[in-house]
Amino acid sequence: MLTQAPKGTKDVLPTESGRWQRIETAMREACARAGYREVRTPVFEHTELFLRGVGDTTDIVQKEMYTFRDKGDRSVTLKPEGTAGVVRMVLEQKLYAEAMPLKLYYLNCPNFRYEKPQNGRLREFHQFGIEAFGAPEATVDAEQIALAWRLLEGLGIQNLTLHINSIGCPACRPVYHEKLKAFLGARLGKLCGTCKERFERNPMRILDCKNPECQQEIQGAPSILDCLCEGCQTHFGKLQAALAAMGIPFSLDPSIVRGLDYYTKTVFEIITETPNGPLTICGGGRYDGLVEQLGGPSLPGVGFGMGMERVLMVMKSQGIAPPEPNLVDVFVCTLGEAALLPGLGLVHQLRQAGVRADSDHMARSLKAQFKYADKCGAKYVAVLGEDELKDGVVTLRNMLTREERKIPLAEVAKAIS
RNA sequence: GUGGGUAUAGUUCAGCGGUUAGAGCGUCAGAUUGUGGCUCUGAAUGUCGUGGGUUCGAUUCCCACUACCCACCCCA
Repeated sequence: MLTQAPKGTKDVLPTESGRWQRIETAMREACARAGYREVRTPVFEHTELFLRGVGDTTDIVQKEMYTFRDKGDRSVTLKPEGTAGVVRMVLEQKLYAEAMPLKLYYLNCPNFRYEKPQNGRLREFHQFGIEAFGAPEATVDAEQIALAWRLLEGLGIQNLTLHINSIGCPACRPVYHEKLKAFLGARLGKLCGTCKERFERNPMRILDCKNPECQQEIQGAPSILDCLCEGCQTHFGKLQAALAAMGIPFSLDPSIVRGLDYYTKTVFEIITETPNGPLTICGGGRYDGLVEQLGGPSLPGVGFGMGMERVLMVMKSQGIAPPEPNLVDVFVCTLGEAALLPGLGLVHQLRQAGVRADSDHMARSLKAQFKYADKCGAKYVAVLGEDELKDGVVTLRNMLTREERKIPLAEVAKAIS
């Protein structure tokens, strides 16, 4: 127990951190190119924020949150998703007074959900996400989708599909709900237990049910797309036109409903194939009512979340190679007691000069030191033994060409550049 | 929350109701007393997940617990 990480958590090992850094760099660069700036919000927030923000009928809030009382008897919750915290920050810091649209991103943001872990699902997982506030236009939605799409594509991920849908707004969704309930009402008896519960509170989620019997009953259900009000219809049309203009392939998927209450109009998911079936690696949409609902001004917003672990998992399963380790440029081999400190001095001097340098601290055999240097991907090995010490030089070996030269101690950095 | 599977060396996995539990890879060392990758030789490392039961005897069979994996649910 003591030596075991808590259920649903994962260590990032030294052999894996290179992969993380690679996708982090790609994400930062994609955001920088599109004018998004990084923000960081606390790991926990007042529980109330998620009850109101994420929605208290959602599974996330009802059964998955890490909620506890702190020593001051405040109810706090480890954030289960990224958007609510960012919206809170925008309100508290009055960022809505800045130039619009306000474009923000977060990276490696830890999220917590108390679920049963399985393939691609952890209790602590990390998200990359972006949010844009203040612009109601569908081109912003499209821009974000394009950012996510090109990012994943750029990482070399294959088999991506983009599914988009519109779930309407407070004006047209109730109309659709009534139509849907009229349709489902007659079949209520045949639906599964969860769907029966959803019927009153959130009938659209029934469309998302994976139960084959429910799927059977859902056949022929009215589509939200036929019930959109004029505004939502226009918005959805513009989204599609904008995606087409950017060359992003998409498919309309009325079953994309999303499990968070705050979405309006655009919802989307980017799905990839894994050996275990399809997996959503990015999901998001528009939330025009959320800021106001949390007590702020009427401020439209749109964003997505991308699961970092899922991106890495998919890359690994698709055989996308990790970056080369290549830990050192020069490895300094010392021979004998007398060479130890001069060797350490040389390593230090090289590091000061910006060279990645390392040496053996254990006075091991030259052979062992060479082997270690090789494992570290050293391009050069500098040997410092009795003979070299006498002349104030090192024997510098190019590990690729096996060529060796005597180089004065002070000129090693120059010799390898 | 529901259902299925697994747990043996650092790791991937064999194995068997009976003396001293094995292999590949990795690690370390030697062959080469100052030179890496390849090869050969050798060495170290295990409360056989934890607790109970059956048995003369359990790592092996049974039960519980825990963890991991997988599916449902849900989602990133």
